[in-house]
Amino acid sequence: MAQTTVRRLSTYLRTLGLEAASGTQSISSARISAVTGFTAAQVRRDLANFGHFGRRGVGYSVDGLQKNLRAILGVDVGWRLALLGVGNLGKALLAYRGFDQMGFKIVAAFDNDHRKVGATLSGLTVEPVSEVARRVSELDIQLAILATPAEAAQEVLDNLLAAGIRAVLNFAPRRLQAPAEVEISNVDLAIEVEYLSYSLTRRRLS
Amino acid sequence: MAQTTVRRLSTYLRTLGLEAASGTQSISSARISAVTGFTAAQVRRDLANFGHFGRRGVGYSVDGLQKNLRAILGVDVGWRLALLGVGNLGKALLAYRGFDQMGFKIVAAFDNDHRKVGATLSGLTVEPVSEVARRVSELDIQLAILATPAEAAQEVLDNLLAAGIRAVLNFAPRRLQAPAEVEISNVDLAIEVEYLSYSLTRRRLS
DNA sequence: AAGAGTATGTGATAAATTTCACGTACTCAA
DNA sequence: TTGAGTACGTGAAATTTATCACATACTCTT
Repeated sequence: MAQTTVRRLSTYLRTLGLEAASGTQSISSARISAVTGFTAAQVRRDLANFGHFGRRGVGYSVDGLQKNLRAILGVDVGWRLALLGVGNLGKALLAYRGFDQMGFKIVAAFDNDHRKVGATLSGLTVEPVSEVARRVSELDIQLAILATPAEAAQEVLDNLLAAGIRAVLNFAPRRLQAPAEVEISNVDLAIEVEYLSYSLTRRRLS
Repeated sequence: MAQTTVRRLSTYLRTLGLEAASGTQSISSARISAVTGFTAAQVRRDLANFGHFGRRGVGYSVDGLQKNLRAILGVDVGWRLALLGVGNLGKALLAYRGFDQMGFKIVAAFDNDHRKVGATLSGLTVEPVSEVARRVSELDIQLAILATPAEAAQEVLDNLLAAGIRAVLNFAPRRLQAPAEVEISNVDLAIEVEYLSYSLTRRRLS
């Protein structure tokens, strides 16, 4: 299924969490639309891609849909993550409580800088990148967060690929080379900020 | 122009920077394609949306195209940013050197937590959010980075909108309500990680 | 000066994505 | 039990986005 569809599912799942917390039992595509900003037809189409989760005339069971989306997204698998690069961003990601809440656990941290290796950050001891292959298999890590400087990113990624990692969240501002079967999500601040800059500029002109 | 197009322009601009640094004078859409992973036709179409920057049989002048893209994206305007929320992520963003390199300058930091107000971080004194309106106009701030917890995000955004801010980079994991003329770029780690989780799950099943 | 090679810009086409609009199915009240 | 109201699921249409393929235009060599 298309990337954009799956990304919307995440948004729906979050909405369901909020609705469940406020005690709602049933929810309509119209309600999800109002909260998320996507059209109701879009919501229904997205969900229908994966099954018949709703009941006509009634809506979706908040609890049931939540369970289904969690299964589709695989968020209950208990994925184990490695963090590569413990600069400012890496440290912030380690301290970030959100991953645990989502069901993802950072179980190892690596850096190439020997001054950082050995330090303890948020309960993890920083290890040298050369240890990645061994530790990934030892700790059963399936997913990596790449938070190195741009220059180091490709080389570190190559280590990860050799270690068998097939999904990477990349914060390094650089397009990475990897086989098609490896999934890489890029979080690129330059792109985001430049897009905002563009839209401010357009506004100024028109 | 479409969001996706503009985002690709950022990627092209970065590529041009690397090429310029290695002394290249001229670059073809095929070369940009090879580096960025987008098709050459896509690159040409994207650029042609904004003007005739290339020369047939020759390619694009690295320097010229760089100048044009910088103008289109408005990155030379010297945008001034406010940071809202100095938790782990906010601190990391303050310490991040990348914004300066891109030509964006964080000139003020705000937080609602009185224990954080008054502290100096990366050369900035943290101010209370109640000061936003005054400081935005005083310091001529056009763009804001929202790095508050999810619960506080909408309220802080409302402050920003009242202060005249029309472009926001949002890190809070929550869909924000704002008038259509306000541009909001969302950086949502849950969505990114859950997408990776989805793709690992799919792989496992097939 | 001519021919071979290169590479843009763009109509036309194809593919992907979104929206429309309605048949179907369920609930509830009278 | 009937009728009014609700809301999903989904073919069909519309829209958006990406790709193809080639006319055009430039460079360089001989």
